Amino acid sequence: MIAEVIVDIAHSEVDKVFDYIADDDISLGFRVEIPFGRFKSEGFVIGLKIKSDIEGSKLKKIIRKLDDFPVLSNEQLLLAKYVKEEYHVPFAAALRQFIPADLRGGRVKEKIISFAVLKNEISPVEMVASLRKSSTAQANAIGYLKEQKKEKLSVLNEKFGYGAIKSLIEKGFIDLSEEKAGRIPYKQLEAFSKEVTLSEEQSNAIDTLLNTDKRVSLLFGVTGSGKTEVYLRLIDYYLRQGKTAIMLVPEIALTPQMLAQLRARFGDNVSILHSGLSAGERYDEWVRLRTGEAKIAIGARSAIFAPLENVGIIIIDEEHDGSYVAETSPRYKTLDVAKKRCEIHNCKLILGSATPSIETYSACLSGKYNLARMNKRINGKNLPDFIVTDMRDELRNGNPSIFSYDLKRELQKCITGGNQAILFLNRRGFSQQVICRDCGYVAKCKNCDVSLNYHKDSNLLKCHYCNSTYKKLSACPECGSINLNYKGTGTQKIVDELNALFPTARILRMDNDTTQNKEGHFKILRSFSLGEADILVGTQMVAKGHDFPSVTLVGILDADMSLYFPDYRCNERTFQLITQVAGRSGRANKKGVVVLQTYNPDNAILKFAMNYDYEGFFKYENAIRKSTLFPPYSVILRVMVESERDEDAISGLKRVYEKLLPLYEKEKESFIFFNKMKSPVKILKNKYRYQVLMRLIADCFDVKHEIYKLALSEKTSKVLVYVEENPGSLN
DNA sequence: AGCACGCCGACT
DNA sequence: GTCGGCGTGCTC
Repeated sequence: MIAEVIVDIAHSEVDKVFDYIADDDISLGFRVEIPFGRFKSEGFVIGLKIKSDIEGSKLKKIIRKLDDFPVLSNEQLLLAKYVKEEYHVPFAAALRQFIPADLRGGRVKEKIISFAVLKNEISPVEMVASLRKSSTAQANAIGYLKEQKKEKLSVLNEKFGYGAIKSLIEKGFIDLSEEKAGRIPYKQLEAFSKEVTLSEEQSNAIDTLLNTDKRVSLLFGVTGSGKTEVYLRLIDYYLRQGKTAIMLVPEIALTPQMLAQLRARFGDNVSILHSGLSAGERYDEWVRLRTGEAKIAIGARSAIFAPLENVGIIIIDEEHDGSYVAETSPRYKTLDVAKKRCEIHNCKLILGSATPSIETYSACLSGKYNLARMNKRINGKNLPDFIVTDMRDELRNGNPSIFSYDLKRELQKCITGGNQAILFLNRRGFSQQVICRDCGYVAKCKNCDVSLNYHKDSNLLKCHYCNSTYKKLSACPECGSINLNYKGTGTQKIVDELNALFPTARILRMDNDTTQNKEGHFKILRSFSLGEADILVGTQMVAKGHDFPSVTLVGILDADMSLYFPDYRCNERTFQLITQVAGRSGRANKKGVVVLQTYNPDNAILKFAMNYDYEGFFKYENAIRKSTLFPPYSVILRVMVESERDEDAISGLKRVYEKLLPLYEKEKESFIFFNKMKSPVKILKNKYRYQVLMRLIADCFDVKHEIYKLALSEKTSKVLVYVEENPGSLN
C-alpha cells in the first residue's frame, strides 16, 4: 500500500505530499517516522492509495508508526485541510494544531508508575523468617506492604531505602506492576455544584437552542443571567445521546469555579485543555479525549481542535472576545473553524455573550443565526446602577487624585460593610512614560519603537511589546538632568494609592505581571473568592466571567481609555468592557453599584453601556459601520512585511505592493482602500515593519485568496510576509 | 531541517 | 586560474 505523507519539519516550508510504501497496519491519521532525504523525519499519513505516480525506485518505506493509535480522525483531517486552505499555511502547520506540541519529537509520553505488591505464594511470616536478623528495613517493608497491599515503588524506596527494596525484589518477594499515571490537572479542586433549578428564561432558552434547524445560535443573556447553567444542560443533553461536546471560553474565564462546576456535573468526562498545563498534563488530557475516555473538551481557543469524534455540540462562550482570533500563524478565526467543524460533524454551534459582536448580532437580525435571549439576572436583582463621575469636575473641585469622591465614598462603604470591590484599569505597570523635564527625552525600548513603562514592584523599566527590561534611570541619558517625570497611571500605582487611602484594606492585583507563574490566575481568583482580600485591582482580565458573590462595587477608573484607539472596533470594545466589568457587581443577593470615572460623560457609547442598552448601542454602531464601510460591511486585509534590516523590509514591501497592484487595477470595484505604508509601530522586537493595508467589500472571496497567494509568494528567508484579516490590533 | 548544486569575489 | 561565500532547490 502507498501512504500519502505530510512531512513535519519545524520551521520548514516543505508543503508537499510525499508517497511512501506502507505496511497494512498503517491507516489514515497515523503519525509515522519516515526516511526523508538523507535523514529521518516525522510525518502525518493523510491519504492511502494502491498505486503511486512516483517512479518505483524512488519510493521509500515508512520506518514505523510513532503512536499506537491514529492521532487524527477523518473529520480532523478535513478540518485541517480547511485551515490550510483558508489561512494559506503549510499542511503540516495546520495538522500540528491537532496534537499536543510536545508529542512531536517524542518529548512526552505516558507516565508509567511502578507499583509493588507482596508475592502471593509466600506468606509474609515466612518472608520475614528467611531474612537475616539485621535486615530490619526489609522486615519493616514487608510489614508495611502487608498492611498497604500495594504501594508505589518510589514511595517504598524512599521509606525503606533503595538497597532494602532492591534486595526484596531480587529475592522475588515483591511483584512489580506498571500503571499509567493519569496526570489530571487541578486535582485539588473540590467539586462544587450550585443550585440547579432553572429559571423560566433558562428553560425557554434551552428549548429555543435545541429546537432549531439553524446550525448557529446565539445565546444572548445579560451578565448573571445563568448562561453557564444553560451550557451545562445542553452538554448533558448531547452526552445522553452518546455524543461529545466542545466548550470554548476565553483563557481567563477558565476559573476554578467554572471547572469545579463542570467536574461536579460531569466528573471524569471533562477534559481541560489550556496553556497553563504542563506538557504531561496536556498530553494525558488529550489522550483521554482521543481514546473516548473523556467526552467533553473545555478550553481556550485551541480546544476547537480537540480530538473528539461524534461531536454533538460546540459552545463558544463570550463569543465577542478578542482572544478567539489567533495572533500567530495559523491566524485562524475560532468562530470560522468552529462553523466548519460543525458542518463536518453535522452538529450545533452555540455562541454565548452578554455583549455580542456586531457581526454576530447582525447575523441574528438577518435570520442567519438562531437567537435565544435571557434578559434577567437569576438572582432576580436588577443590574447594578451606575454612578458617573466627571473627572474634569473632580479636578475643578480640588481633587487631583485618581479616585473620585464618589469612588472613595463607595469604597469605604463597601469595605466597612464587609463586601468586596473590583477596580478596573486597563493599563499595567506603575507609570506609562519616563520623560526628562529639562530636555524632553522619553525612555524608549532598544528593540521596539515604543516608550518604556515603569514597574515599581521590580523597580525596572519594561517594554510591553517585547518584555525586555532596563534599569531604572537615575538621570537623563541625554542631558544628565535628574528631573525625571513618571507619567500616567497603571495598576501598580492604583494599589499604592489604595494602600495610602485604606491602610487596613487587603488588596490583590491581577494583571499580566502577577499571573505569570503556573496557575497564576487561579491563585489570585481563588484567594479573592475565599475572601482573603477586600479589593481586587486589575486589567481587563478582571472583567471576564468571574462570579464573586460578595462583590458589590466595581470601579472603572478610566472609562475613556479604550475609546480613542485608531481601530474600527474601539467603540465596540469599550461597550463590551464596561458592560462585562459592571456585570461583576451585585451577582448574589446584595445589590451592586458601579462607579464610572470619565472625562466624557456625554459620550454616546458610555451612555449606552450605563443604561445597559445593547440595542441602542448596536443600532448606533451598526449605522456607523454601514456608512463608513467597515466590517461586517467590508473585510480589512493587512499584509505585513517584516525584516531585521530596514532596506530589506522596504524592498520587500515594494515587491509585495507591485505584485498586488495589477490585481487592484483589475478588481478595483472590490477594493475600498489600497495603500502601502510603514506600520504604526515601525520597529517591533528588532524587526522593521511595513504593511499594505486594504479594505475589500464583503464576500469577495476570490480576491481575498488571490491577495494571500500573491503576497505570500514574496516571502523570503530574510523578509517575513504574512496576511491578517480584520486584525485585532493595528500595531 | 539538512544537504547538494551553482554562480560571483579574494587568495596561493 | 581555484577556494568558498550562501542563495536556491530538493527530499517520495
